[in-house]
Amino acid sequence: MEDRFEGLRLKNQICFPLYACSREVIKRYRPFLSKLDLTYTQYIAMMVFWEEKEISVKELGARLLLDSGTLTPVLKSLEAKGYVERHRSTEDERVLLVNITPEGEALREKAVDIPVEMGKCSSLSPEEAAELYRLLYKLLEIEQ
Amino acid sequence: MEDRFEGLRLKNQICFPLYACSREVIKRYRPFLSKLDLTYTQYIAMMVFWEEKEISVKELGARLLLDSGTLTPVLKSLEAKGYVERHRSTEDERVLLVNITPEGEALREKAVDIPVEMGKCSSLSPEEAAELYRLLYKLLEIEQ
DNA sequence: AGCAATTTTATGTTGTACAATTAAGTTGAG
DNA sequence: CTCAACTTAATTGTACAACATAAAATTGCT
Repeated sequence: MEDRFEGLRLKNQICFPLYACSREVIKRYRPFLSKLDLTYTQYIAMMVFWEEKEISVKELGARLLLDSGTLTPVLKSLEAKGYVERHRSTEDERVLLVNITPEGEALREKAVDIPVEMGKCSSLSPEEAAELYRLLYKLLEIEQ
Repeated sequence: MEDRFEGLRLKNQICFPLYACSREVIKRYRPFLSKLDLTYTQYIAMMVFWEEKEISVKELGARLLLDSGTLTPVLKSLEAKGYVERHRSTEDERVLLVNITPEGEALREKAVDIPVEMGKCSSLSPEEAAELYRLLYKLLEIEQ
């Protein structure tokens, strides 16, 4: 192995465990989420609706760091399941407002145990999880 | 906000920044990788070939934590670009061996600057990056 | 008022991931 | 020893997510 290729080794990349962890954690959610007939992306969108009640696609995208090309099919799917409603703003027809329905609110009761269950299967101590959280948000910071 | 819903808030999830960071970092690679006509997944596969020269799909999957259903199209694409060759093992016809070509080796020269460039746009100190690396691998540990 | 620039969402296409399937090899009962 | 059952490895088909681009509405400049 020549020195100048050292940087190209998989074990020297931070991106790789990041990518792998992200997929692994989402995979761990799947059995719980499939009971609710939600994908992971739909789940994090619902988390926002449980807090916000009504929000535009643009704002939702800012919260989730997802663009409208990703969110449009997610929101259509959630609407088809009856958890949200989509309607144009009367003040600005470009803006699509999405609000949670009573069915969407009810789903919150079914989801409340998921974070508890997920917490059980982490190999990190609470301190390590907190540090990981801090580092991830710091890494996100400059990437607006 | 009722207390029992606290766990469902987006800001209390570790999965969310993990997912967001993974996508953001891959997005940062894109301009560099598109010059080489590689996707991120193809890139990390090439990293393994630069180290291993020949490897089975199964072994590659173990290295990348990806299953064969994901790898098959990636490897076909790399073969179409001329960077690898795919052939069945004569000892066990179930096994597909993949080896790097001279073109694949040559690509390494073009890729050598990518880790350097990516390192420049991290908001983490070297110590923080090392700690993040450690925590991510620890999180991966129990998820065999 | 009219048009260019900007903002916001949707569409089309590609790539990745999972579930189910196919094909090959191995094991073990008779 | 043979064949059925099981295991292993990769591929196919399908669904979801992400990017690049397009379309629609608004804003602001002249």
